[in-house]
Amino acid sequence: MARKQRRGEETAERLLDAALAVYTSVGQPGFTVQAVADRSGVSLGSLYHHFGSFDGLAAALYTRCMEQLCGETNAALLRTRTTRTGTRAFVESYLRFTEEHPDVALFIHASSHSSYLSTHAEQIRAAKEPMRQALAEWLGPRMAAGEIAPMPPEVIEVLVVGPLAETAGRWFSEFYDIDLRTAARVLPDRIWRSLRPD
Amino acid sequence: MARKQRRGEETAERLLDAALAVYTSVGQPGFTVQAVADRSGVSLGSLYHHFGSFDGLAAALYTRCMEQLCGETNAALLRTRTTRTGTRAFVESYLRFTEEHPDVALFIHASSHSSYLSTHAEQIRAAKEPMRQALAEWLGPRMAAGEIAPMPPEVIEVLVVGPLAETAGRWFSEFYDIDLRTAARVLPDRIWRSLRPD
DNA sequence: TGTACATCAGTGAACGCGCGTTCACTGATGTAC
DNA sequence: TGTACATCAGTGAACGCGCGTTCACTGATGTAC
Repeated sequence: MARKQRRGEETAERLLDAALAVYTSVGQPGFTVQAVADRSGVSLGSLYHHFGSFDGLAAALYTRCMEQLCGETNAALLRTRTTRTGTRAFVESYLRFTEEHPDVALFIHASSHSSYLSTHAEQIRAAKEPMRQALAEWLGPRMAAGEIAPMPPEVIEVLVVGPLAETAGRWFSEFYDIDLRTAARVLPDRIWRSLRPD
Repeated sequence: MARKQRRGEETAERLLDAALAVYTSVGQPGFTVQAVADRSGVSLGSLYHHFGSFDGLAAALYTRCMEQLCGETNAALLRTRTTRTGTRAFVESYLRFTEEHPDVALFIHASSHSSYLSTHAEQIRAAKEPMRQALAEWLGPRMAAGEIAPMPPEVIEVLVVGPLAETAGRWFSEFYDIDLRTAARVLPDRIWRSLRPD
């Protein structure tokens, strides 16, 4: 999917914007090539020229959404000095992002078991690598310095991201009733307590 | 979908078993009425007689899976005496269930943004009610007694279930590499620390 | 206890819709000389 | 600076496949008298 003209870049962005808008307004069942093409005003052929397949478009949208969210949370980490304030800032920025960009956050969450994640696994893995790297660079020295209780980094991630993802998931779900502001007030401290050394 | 003969009951179970088997072996994209009917040896017409629609069957399967998981975790809660050991037992039983019944756990996780959850919302809500009730009865007195740090019950749930669901989700995902045994060793204590009062 | 009858359970060929995808084509853009 | 040409970008009608669903029907089960 070479893209060598500015015109093409803009068309691709238009398609991604339209795809997110379609997903937001009609959800998974209405998320079809036709709907995205119609909404964007771009032809089907052009969509295929840029993304190769509908799964390809969805994977590209997922990547873009993921980069937005991780961009926010990583920036929050770097604005702080201590491990404690960094963790709290991460938590707060995740929840703030969810509230400010519910469409983006929903697409990320709803994608977790979609076919395009596996059909475009390599592309997505490559896009995630720098974000994972940035997180590792922040975490590594702090773990080494004993500022976090000793445990594997995957478990640390799960302790932080788990409650956040679950909160967002339930906020989107019709089966639960959770308030993001309440969560943002309580979770930063509680999550930090699950990480801190004695 | 009235079911008034034992024969019918057995057929419905056969269909649910087949549906789970199909989902496990070919995943979301291969999860179709035809595949389920073929695998079960039951006719399409009979499937529709019992479940009304394919979404109906999926919703019934989701309910059955959910009841299995919650049955385990609630039983674990009731086998213990203190708030701390109860929380730890909940965490351990959730992860044990995931390892012992990966097919059931995967179907639950993958269903979270599926259409059948909303098309059959009332039925699912009704099935979840007793489990929610049981949890509330365990939690209520312990919160009142100050054995858990003061915060809304939804946030407590999210602090416990969040890391568990995220662990399971990553274990199923090809993008992460997390070990369930490691999680089961570390998480009980860490999650309890996020709940306990000072 | 036997029989008639209503209802439940099960069958499978057929249908139609909507989905992702293709393709032969035209138009726009950038570049080499 | 102008022109020729290769490549990129964009079009939209058409296609075929596979999906969920229907329906007219037969067979099994339970029940009332």
